[in-house]
Order: sequence, then structure tokens, then C-alpha cells
Amino acid sequence: MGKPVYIKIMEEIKEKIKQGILKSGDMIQSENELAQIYDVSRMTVRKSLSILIHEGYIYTIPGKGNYIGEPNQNKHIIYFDEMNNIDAIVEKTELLEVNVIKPSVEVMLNLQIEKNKKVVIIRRVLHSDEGPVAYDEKYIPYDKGAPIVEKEIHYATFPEIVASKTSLFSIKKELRIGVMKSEKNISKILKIKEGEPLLVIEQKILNDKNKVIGWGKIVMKNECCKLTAFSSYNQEA
Amino acid sequence: MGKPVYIKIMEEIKEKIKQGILKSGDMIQSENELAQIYDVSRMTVRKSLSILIHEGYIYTIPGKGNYIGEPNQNKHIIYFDEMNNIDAIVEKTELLEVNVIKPSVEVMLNLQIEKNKKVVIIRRVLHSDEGPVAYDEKYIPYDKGAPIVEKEIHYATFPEIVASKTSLFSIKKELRIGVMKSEKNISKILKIKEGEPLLVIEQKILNDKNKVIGWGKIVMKNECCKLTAFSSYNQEA
DNA sequence: TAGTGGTCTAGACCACTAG
DNA sequence: TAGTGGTCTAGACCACTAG
Repeated sequence: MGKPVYIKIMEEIKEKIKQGILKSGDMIQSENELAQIYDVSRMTVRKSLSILIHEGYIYTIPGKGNYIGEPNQNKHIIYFDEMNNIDAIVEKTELLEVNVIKPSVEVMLNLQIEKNKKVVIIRRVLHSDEGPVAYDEKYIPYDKGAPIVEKEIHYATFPEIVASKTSLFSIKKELRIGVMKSEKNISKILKIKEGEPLLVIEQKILNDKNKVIGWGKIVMKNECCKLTAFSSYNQEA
Repeated sequence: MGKPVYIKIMEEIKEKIKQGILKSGDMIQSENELAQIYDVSRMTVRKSLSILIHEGYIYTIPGKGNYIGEPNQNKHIIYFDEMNNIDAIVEKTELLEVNVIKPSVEVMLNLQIEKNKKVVIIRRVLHSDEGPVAYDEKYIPYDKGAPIVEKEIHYATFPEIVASKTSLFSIKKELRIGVMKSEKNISKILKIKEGEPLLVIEQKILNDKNKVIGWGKIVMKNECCKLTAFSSYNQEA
């Protein structure tokens, strides 16, 4: 009912784009023209347009005008968090190991550290109410004197574990999704046959200066842990 | 150098959040106070805050104030498009089949159509310069009289194929990522051993009214097609 | 030179919150 | 009742574009 004017204008233009009345590359009316047409101030028009810009419907060339964008249907949003997946909610975690070790080459490369630097290893098994669903391995560069509190690690997500050192707001995360065949060790842990396909999700945690402050991978049984992603158009609306 | 004032204010507040000076749940100064402090108009302050809101740093309770949010490190952005993956760029596509068929139960359920409705099936193999990398199977509800142009299908992504009927702006996409063991047929096509693990990405295309207008799945050889996702904080900055 | 978008102001009125 | 954010205005000056 009492929709603000800027929302109405935004929706009208969006509708024209969706219906194809305005097409990719088309220039839309200038802000001044729109202000006249809708009998509002230019600032109100700009508020409408800023939403469309944010959602990717239009883009601006300063000095020229506003144009209809190219629909980028390849951008998606995915929610991932080792504790709360869509299909299986983790009921229990089992801490297999917390230790300070010499890193393997793989870990060294991923953490971008020197050879003699030690790392903290954390190994967990995540259980749903129906049994083990995922095996989780995380590595953090070891700083002398930084205590490792096992209790804190039990139910924490990776960002939370690393966050003791920095604000959760200042870290970035990178996921890498792939597959692998279940090996002997993992098969035993997850109670599956050897050779079964597993979903592998690598997590890299970066700080504000793009320094790697954590790396790990989680391998998941397929049946319980599919990932879902949504195209980002219209999502924010 | 000539950064706008609203950017500076935004960055100052963001920095305080990242450094932990302002913590989750804290209320920040009111818009009027900030306007006084920075000696700008309230509208300028609001512009700064709107960025922080959009990026998830703060949230607003009307009538009360603006508050520091909870960092949601589980939201990621992933780019996916069957033609341009990160590791393997598709050089060539091979069209195996374009046909109108009676759908299987799986297809029927996913397209949410009735039993007697026919569907268009499109089967492709995607090749990089090093050989086959993915096998792709798509289904579209068949409308009488809608021509299927093989040429158009060859290099198109799924949204592009469906888009002839609607604007690309009015569709939504849903991905589902999982794994599977390579079966006989697919093994032959991708030239791999049976039982090898494959990444499976289901794509569901929805129109404006949330009606399914396309469903398909693409299975990818692991070595060449890892997916990468990034946490969405700081991405837009 | 006329027109475009980018930034910014100083005000207004509103619904809502909370003492 | 004083204060908060939400909406909106009518103006200003700027850098930039393109004829």
C-alpha cells in the first residue's frame, strides 16, 4: 500500500526491463527527465536507480547516461558453513586430533609459509543423527604462546577458530569445490566403501592484507551434503 | 585523493568495525550525531551508512538506531557457467542429441510437469583443447510450434537456450552441486575409467512466477573443473 | 555549449521507540 | 515527549561528454 515513491519507480523500470521493453545496451531516460515524468525530485529518481544498479539491471556512464546491463546469469550465491548444511545438520563433532606439527608440502604451499614454520592441525569428524557425514582437516600457522583451547574448537566453524586473533569482519574466505575418491583412512572414518566419490571443499581464510591465516579441507559423503546456489538477480529484492 | 566525503565516513566506520572498536550488537552514533561530528548533512551520513548496510556491516532498527551486524562468513559468491570455468575453458562442444521425448520420472519431477507432457532433450559433450571435460544433459518442456534451432544450441549456456522465450532478466537459476561415480555411458564419453568420481551440477531455471522452465545436469571431470567461491564481505568494496 | 551523472546541503514531515 | 531512522524536496556546484 504505502510503498515509497522510489520503490514504485524502481519497480516500474525493472518491469520494463524484465518484459524486454528496455533491452541490454539501451539508454534509459535521463535522471532529470525521469524526475519530470514522475514529478519527483532528482534525488528520489537517483535512489530508484541506485537499487537497479546494485541489482545489476542498469549501469551508469557518467556524463552520458544510464544503460540497461547485460544479464549475468553466471553469478550465484552459495551458503556454506561446515556446521549447517542444507541436507544434513551436524549434531555432534568428534575431535580426532589437535596438535602442533611440521606441515606437509601441500599444507605449506596452501598456507604460504616457510619450511621451518610449524602449524596447528585440527582433525574432526562431523556426525549427523544418522552417523558420520564429513571429515574435516584444518591448518593454522602456529604462533608461539597462542594457546589452543580444545573446547573452543569442538563446535566452531573455521572462521570462528581463526577469529580469536582478528575480528570476524576483517577476514575473507575462499572455497574450492571438487571431488575425490575415498581413501582407506577416510573410508574407515566415514564408514563407507573405498573408492566412493566424495565432495571436497577446501577453505582458505585470508586476513585484511590477503595473508593466508588458515587452510583446510572438508570431505563430505555425497548423500547428505549437496550444496545449493542461487543466481543473484532478484535475490535481494 | 579526491574521495567523496561519504566514502571517507564509510571507510572510517568500517575500519572501526574491522579493528573491533565497534563490536557486533553495538549501536553506533545516530545519524544526526554523525552529521554533526563530520560536519556534513544527514543525507551524506545516510549515504555512508547505506553502503555499510548493503555490505552487511550494520543493520538498522527504525526508531532506535543503527547497529553493528553479525559477520556472516557463510555467504559466498560463485561464478558458474558451463562454458567458462576457471580451470578449463570450453573450446568445442559436441552435440550428441536434440530431440523431443517422453520424460523420465526424474526429469518429470524436476520440471514439475504432468505425465503426458513431452520435453526437449539436449545432450552435449564439452571439450577443452585436451579432450572431453564434461557431459551435459538439459531438458526443456516442449511447446508445440517452438522450433529447436540446433545451431543456437551449440555454444549457448542454459539460460541463453531458454531465453528465446523470455527476457534473460526475468529468470532465476538454482544450482545443486554434488558428486557421483562415473557410469559406463559417461565413462565412454569422457574417456575415463568407470567408477571415477565426477562433479555433478544440476541447474534449474525458473521464470518470474517460479515456474520451472528448464532443468539439466552437467557432470564434470574433476581435474579440470573445480569451482571457486568467495565470501561476500569486502567483495563489493 | 547544453546535457549528463556525482556530490552535497538544509530543510521538511512522517512513523516509530522508549522513557 | 525527545529522539530515531525513512522519505522527499529544490536547489547548488562539479567533472565529464559530445556536438
